[in-house]
Amino acid sequence: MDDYEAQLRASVFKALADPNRLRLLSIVRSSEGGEACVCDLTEPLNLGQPTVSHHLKILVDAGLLHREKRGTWAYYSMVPGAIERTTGLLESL
Amino acid sequence: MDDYEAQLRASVFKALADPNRLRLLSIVRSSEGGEACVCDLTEPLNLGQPTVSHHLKILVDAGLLHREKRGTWAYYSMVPGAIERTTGLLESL
DNA sequence: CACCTATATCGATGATTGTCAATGTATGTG
DNA sequence: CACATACATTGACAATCATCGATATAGGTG
Repeated sequence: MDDYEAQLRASVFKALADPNRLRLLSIVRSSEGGEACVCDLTEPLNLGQPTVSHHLKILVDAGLLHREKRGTWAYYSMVPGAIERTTGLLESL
Repeated sequence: MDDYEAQLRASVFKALADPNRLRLLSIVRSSEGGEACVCDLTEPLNLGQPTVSHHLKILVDAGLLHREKRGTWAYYSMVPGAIERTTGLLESL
């Protein structure tokens, strides 16, 4: 594996390397409709809204979460196949 | 997922969240005999020996690598089932 | 014992990161 | 328009981390 490929894969695991981000993914995935807005996520994590938005951005940038704005709300949902794609990064090490 | 479980899982992904550590796993896994010593690993990564030892320790602490000392050398190999266990951490999010 | 080699540990340093308070932006409502 | 709400962005700070040079440890060899 060359350095470029290693950095690419590491960037995904970096997004997963925080307990609060793992909890965000878990909550989004188990939410009804498979989506949740920021206001639903601040309270269970006991974090401020800017911090939650920051974590969500990292997960979106990593290709794990999808962001869709409807009205005033921003709804986050899992990117289809993201988990499988990530496990593939491990299995093909 | 509670905070404790999230921290436990995040600690594994933290070990994977570095390109050089991913390359270490890749090299160890593809080495003949499934093991490699530190001296085989410093050159392909272009890192100093203390830095490589440091990364290896992190991978051992995460339960991904196994360390076996034979003579002056320390041989590192994948922990059997470690990859599968880690992908399980993702699939059960 | 003295010496060399392989590896681990320590201390320091620059870079990255998680968090918060404050502020900005955009959408909806009266 | 004025105001409230939901969210994003900015700036700052403390904590963590990756890396290196120096040093310690431990095993092998003469």
